Amino acid sequence: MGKENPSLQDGETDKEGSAKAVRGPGRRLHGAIAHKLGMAILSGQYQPGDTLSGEVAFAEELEVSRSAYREAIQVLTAKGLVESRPKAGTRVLPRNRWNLLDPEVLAWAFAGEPDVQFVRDLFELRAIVEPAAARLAAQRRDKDDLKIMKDALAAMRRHTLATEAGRAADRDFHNAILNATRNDALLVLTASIGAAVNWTTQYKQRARALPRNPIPDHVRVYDAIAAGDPVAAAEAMGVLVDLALEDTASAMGN
Amino acid sequence: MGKENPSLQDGETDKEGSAKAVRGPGRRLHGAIAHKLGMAILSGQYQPGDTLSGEVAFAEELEVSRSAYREAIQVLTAKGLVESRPKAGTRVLPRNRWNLLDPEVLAWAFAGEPDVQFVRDLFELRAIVEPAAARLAAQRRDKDDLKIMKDALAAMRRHTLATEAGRAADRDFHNAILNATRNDALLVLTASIGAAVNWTTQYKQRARALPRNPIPDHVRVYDAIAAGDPVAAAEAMGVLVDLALEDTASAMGN
DNA sequence: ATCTTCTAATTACTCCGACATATTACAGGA
DNA sequence: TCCTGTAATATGTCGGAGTAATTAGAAGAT
Repeated sequence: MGKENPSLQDGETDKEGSAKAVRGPGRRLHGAIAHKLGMAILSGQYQPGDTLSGEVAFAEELEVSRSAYREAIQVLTAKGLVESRPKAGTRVLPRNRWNLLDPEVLAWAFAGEPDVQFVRDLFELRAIVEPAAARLAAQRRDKDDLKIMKDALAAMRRHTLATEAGRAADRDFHNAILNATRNDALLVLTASIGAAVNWTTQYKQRARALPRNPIPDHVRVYDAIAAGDPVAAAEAMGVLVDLALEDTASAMGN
Repeated sequence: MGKENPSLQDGETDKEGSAKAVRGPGRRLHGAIAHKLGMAILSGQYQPGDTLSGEVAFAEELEVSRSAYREAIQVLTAKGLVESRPKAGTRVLPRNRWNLLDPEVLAWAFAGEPDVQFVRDLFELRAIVEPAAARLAAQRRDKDDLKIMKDALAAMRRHTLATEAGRAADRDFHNAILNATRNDALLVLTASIGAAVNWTTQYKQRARALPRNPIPDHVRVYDAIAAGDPVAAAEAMGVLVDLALEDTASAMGN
């Protein structure tokens, strides 16, 4: 099973010079348009209620065909960002209609300067969900789950979190916990949020030293899950989330 | 292989009658295709890894233009259900790539016979999130929030939950709680799940009597939030979720 | 003879632009 | 104030050219 991240790894901060959306490798043209528009909406460049320029005009402005533009609009519509009706044009929907937990929307939100309030909301949600996930994992894990966690933990120790391999091991560890909950809804929710949030911390983190060694805290989570102790697992995971929050908060200069 | 009726209109009317009653967003053609395919995938009619018939063949089979089919595929792609690559065709992605929390995907999942395990997962998630939401609401609500909740409660009492007006009031009540959390991520998550799940209960519920009068339990939640008591609010909401779970479980014959 | 590697053709998606249709916001008249 | 007509705009359709990836076949090496 390829557990590949959605490709949120081309920091294409295309200047306003060319209206063309840069199309990365493997990214389709309409995907690039959707990416561009999605980021513009998420970054607050369009206010809810704003109506985008007409279809033909916009497509011409972006130097693409109407088909590509329309397919991009379909993507945004599917994610609840816009709605288009004849004569009225394509309007940006109010924020509460947005599909904020969609992985791509999350990626767009974090691509620019993420809204501080929104990051706070997400961490609040993580603080609610992830300890509960650890609790369930402690009750339901089997030997295979524990082995995967243990291996990931060892890999985290070998490489540090400063390396990509180390961060991959970190993801594997958390994914193993989510898998052990035997709850798909929980899995997709936490995985989406985690991917987006960790991406920012990684992005901002380059120059800064890690606040403290996170390995012992991970070990505590593992031990509690291995021991089948739900309460301790939840508590240990809560510490981990708090740690990530501090980390991100300081990275965002708050 | 027979010709199929292209009009797969279901009685979808707007869910929030609050705003200026936008006459049902007359489902577009590609929307109908996406609906049809999405339901087929969610109902397990296509296994992950299955490759759909070619674009031209499928579009011809459905008696629609390739453009309409393609835009439908874009919607499904945006929701992580399928992936299409040149030469390889359009393949159904593994379940863990699906955007299970997308409102439309949830609706598709519940349109047919919803998977029992998935329903269980969703209720587990609700049992985690909703009490926490009530807790936050108890800490952050202001007078306006309380007034909206109180009015909704009164409306619930006036009409019963057997009427559409009563269920609308129920939704208003829960939405007011979510608004009071001041957390958009929490709001969209819970609203999506709640809408899908409550829709099924409503669907299955017609002939069956309600297991017990739910009003007092709602009042308990309101009182705790009004009193600013986070712990009591969380506990009372937990009771409400359990009640909904029993309700749904018995409706699904479990 | 079997395996490996490279090339080429097939195939299906991707993008395009033009045309026809349906819907609706808006304005002007009853 | 209400109604009705019109223009503006999105939606649906079509066929074709372009592009990329899989597959199969050919050539070479062991």
